[in-house]
Amino acid sequence: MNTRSPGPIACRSCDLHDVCRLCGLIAIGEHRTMQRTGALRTIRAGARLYRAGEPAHSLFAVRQGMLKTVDVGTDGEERIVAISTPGEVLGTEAFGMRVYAHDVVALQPVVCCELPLSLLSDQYVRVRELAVALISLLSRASKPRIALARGSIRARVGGLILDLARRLEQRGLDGQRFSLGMTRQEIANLLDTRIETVSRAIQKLSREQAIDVDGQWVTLRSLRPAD
Amino acid sequence: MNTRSPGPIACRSCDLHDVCRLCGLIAIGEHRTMQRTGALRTIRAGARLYRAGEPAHSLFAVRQGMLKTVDVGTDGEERIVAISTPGEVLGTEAFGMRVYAHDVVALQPVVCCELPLSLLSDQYVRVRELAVALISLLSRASKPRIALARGSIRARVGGLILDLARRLEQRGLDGQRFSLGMTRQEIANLLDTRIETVSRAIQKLSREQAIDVDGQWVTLRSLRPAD
DNA sequence: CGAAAAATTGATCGACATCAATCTGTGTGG
DNA sequence: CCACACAGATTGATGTCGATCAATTTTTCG
Repeated sequence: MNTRSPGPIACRSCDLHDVCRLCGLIAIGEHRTMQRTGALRTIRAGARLYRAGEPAHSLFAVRQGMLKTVDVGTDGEERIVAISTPGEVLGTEAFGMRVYAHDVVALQPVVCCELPLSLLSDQYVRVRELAVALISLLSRASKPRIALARGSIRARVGGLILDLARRLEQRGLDGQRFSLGMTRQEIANLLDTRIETVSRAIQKLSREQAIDVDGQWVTLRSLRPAD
Repeated sequence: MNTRSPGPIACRSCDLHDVCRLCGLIAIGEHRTMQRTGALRTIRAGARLYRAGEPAHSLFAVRQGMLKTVDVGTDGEERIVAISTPGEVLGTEAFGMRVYAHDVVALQPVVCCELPLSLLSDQYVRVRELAVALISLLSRASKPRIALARGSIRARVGGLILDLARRLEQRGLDGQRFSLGMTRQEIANLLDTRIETVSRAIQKLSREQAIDVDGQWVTLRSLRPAD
């Protein structure tokens, strides 16, 4: 099975693009493609990008692959709070908290850009436009995410697939055919249900021709919102 | 029944405090209480503070009372996404989006402070400390909220009550005895369940001495997290 | 190939949804 | 003040979707 992770994406379709550019991390020429000078970081599948409570030192932008944001309760049980796709930014809570709020783990081989908070903080007090860009970024990140763990299981699984499709498409990736990037167990955790239930729901969508399924790979057929 | 809404709170325990102060909207004297010069706004129960898609012109800080943030789906059905308590800020998505992302409706008589975006934008590019405060505010707002609509109904209702108690206490209000401020129907909507189920869950907690209940009024007894 | 992890499938059970009736409190007009 | 209407809340009976338990099958990977 093809296990390639989605991406890499172009800098111009990244949420951190303006901030990076104004930090001088990428230079854009009219007649040539962009040039990166920022710090790239690669993470293997299953490895942790950062940990809840750990002193925050950087923002991260996902260039390739997907990650899960995990909330570990007082009792040690893990709940997947969100999935990050290429072009999205992780660690935005760092400015206010000084520590990361969650564990973030790569679902696949991931490549991301690391933007040190010290660099940002130094520059945004001098570069007016950078402050504007940073405020815009954080403002957009403060919008509550779509609640996937609501309604019937059918609605949750369908909603997750459509949400991923929309987000991938937004970044110029293939939103018609893509890998969920998660085990059934992880999907079940994210959607607050059980692995067997996820399996059956996906089979059902497949039987109804709403999607085609091959392991973690999904092809959209007739799946529509509010199905 | 006593239907007073929680608050008012002191400016110093408001999330917007630093931002307001640096905007010159409040002046703090050593030997006297703070003095407000910002714009207050009162909203009667059931009235809308703002609407999804409407051009955003202000941030709001809740001084007294509670509000619900409502997501209206494409099919017109309403889902309550969050509850705001005194001291919290609404409209933080406005910097990035230029329009509000949700409907926000007062659950009770509400008093809030209105902070025009134009004033903020004018000043943060000149006042370095204001940009810092604003970035800190938005950063904290970007942390995902606790998912209340997960787990058993018992866990959801208990989680909601404990969450409200914690947030009220954080602002110097009474977290031991307070009004839920919502009808059973609104609680059901927020927790993704049905009104009868909410009613039964609350009765059960009451019978088990975890809480005392009188209509919307709740007194905490032995209710603990992860119950 | 063989072992371990992931996924599927089936049978049964239970928590919550649904439908329906009743109760409680609150405001209104006679 | 009382009768009434209405919304909110509770209570009961029954149905159903998803949880749980258990057994295989499929995939992954050393």
